[in-house]
Amino acid sequence: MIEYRYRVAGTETVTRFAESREDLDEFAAWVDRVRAARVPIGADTETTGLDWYAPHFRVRTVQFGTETEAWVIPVELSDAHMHYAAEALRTLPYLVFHNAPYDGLVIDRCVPGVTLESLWPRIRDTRIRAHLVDPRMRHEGGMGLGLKDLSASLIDPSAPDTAAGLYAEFRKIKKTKNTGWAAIDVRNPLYVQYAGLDAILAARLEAKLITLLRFHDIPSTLVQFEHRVALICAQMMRRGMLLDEEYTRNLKRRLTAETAEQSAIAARYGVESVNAPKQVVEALRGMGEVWTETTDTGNPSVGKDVLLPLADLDRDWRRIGARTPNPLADAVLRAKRSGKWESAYADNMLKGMDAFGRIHPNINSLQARTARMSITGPALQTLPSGDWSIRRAMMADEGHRMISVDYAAVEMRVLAALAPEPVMIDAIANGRDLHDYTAELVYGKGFTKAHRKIAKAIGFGKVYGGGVATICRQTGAPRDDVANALREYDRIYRGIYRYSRRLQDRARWDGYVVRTPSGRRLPLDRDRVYAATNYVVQSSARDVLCQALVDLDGAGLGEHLLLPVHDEVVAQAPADVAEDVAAEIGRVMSMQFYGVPLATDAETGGRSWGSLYMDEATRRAHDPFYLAA
DNA sequence: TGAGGCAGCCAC
DNA sequence: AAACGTGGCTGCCTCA
Repeated sequence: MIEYRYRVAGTETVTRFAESREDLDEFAAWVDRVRAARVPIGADTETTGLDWYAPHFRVRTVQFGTETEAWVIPVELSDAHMHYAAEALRTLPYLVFHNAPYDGLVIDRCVPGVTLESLWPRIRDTRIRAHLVDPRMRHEGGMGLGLKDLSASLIDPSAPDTAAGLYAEFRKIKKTKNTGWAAIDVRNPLYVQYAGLDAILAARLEAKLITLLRFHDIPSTLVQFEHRVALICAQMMRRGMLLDEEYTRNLKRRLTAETAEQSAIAARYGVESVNAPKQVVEALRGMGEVWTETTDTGNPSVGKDVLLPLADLDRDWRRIGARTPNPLADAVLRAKRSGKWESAYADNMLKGMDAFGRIHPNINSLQARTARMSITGPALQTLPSGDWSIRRAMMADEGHRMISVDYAAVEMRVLAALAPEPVMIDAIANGRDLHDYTAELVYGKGFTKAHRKIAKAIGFGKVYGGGVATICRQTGAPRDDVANALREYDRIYRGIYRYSRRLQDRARWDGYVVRTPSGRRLPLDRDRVYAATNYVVQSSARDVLCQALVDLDGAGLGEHLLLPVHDEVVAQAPADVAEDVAAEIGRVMSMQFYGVPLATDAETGGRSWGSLYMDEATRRAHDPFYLAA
């Protein structure tokens, strides 16, 4: 048996590489011992890449470890090796993974007889626990959320970055950080040692984090809730979403052509790369254009805010008619947009396809400082919504229709409930449109569209922490008008004003941390205490959506779920029952939050996600379900 | 080659 | 007194 010894935080550890039949039997005996002792066992997998859904993806090793000893099982070597690892995964009662959804999906796909669902009741996730202790990255003053950062923060500052440490090893065999994982010899000493170390670190983190959770008084119900949410999200990842491959290839071609065409126009004005701000600035200046906007570092800005007016276009890219459009500004805008849509959306969708034409974006159920979720690879929560062409690429399954259910003004309602703000709560209870209602209270019954716009901007400002200047910039209204309206707003909605003040005052006395009703602690930056309201509101709205996911799953609707998008659930159902399922999802999601009703809007589209963003005529021309009907 | 900052833009 | 929040992703550019 090959053994590697290594010191972690001053104590000796040993990592064993189980290759022979005798090694494996010794491993099985070890599993029996630790199972009986019911100690937490850190676990991890090494794989050929991160794309667990890809056709040629393989798991290479499975590792298990206590705080001092680890076993690396090279499951790629034989069915017997796989069998021993599977047996351990099937029977150990207390497994600790760092980012369990990933390893859970790897095991679900690659280890015979072990499913995500069978594993989950016995899994604890150190990433979840760490986020609940402190959600901040290292550079924000937190412990970080990765295994490396957490180990450095909580266990041993000199613990190696095991992934980074292997890159040099990869280079020796002429591979890169991406291709090395599949190519490196499974017996490579550094590879084995680091594989074992990750399991040991996970086991040690578990112990540290349990103490910290208790120290910070984080409710165990919240910890369990997050594990449940993570499973539901992992199940959505496993299900994935069907891609209309032919449509997407055509879309990509269209975008490539558009990018080339517009770039060629830009090149005629001396701009070789439309993505190089310096070139664009120089060329526009040469054409006699003058503007004052600058970036944070003081350089001239050539973002949309500058280019659209120069091209005589409004925010919806419609002609204003105020000036002669600058052809370079127009070309740069179009080339950048099509280029970005091509690479970030169309390309990434095609690249992420599995053998069945589905894509499996990574849903991080616990991501932002506020615990908001994110979706990556591709970033499906950022697909353009003003233009349906990108979302059209994503499809419900054969014979299914797409469903979207979202909450109505959830952040405003959460804020009203938490404050509590009786005037606003009353308006919500009476089914009033909140921005109309506010405009009416501020400006009287005869309020104009411009008045409503200001009222709406102030509402967002309250949720985001924006002030007079921001609201002026957004609405184009005069400073005095906005300042007056803000004062009125604070007078009318006294509860919100007081709540915001109270949160900030308390945070200053309480270590610059605010708590959400769910018991989550949200650290504040000392120079941005005003963000307290936004943090609590955003985080609570996130908790509402996650509660909805749990409720939907509990109501037997889990199989329909495709994606969570902040205040919205995207789902699918067989065409003949789709409307009913949508209504049922809406009913389950509707809930009371501190006595305030959170209402939902349920929509049923056609086959494509994009159909939910089309009008009737467009649906009939561009969505397969309506085309067939 | 890779990392990281910057600028820009997509969403809620 | 005033303070716009949370993410992902791409391309350019500089630096090691």
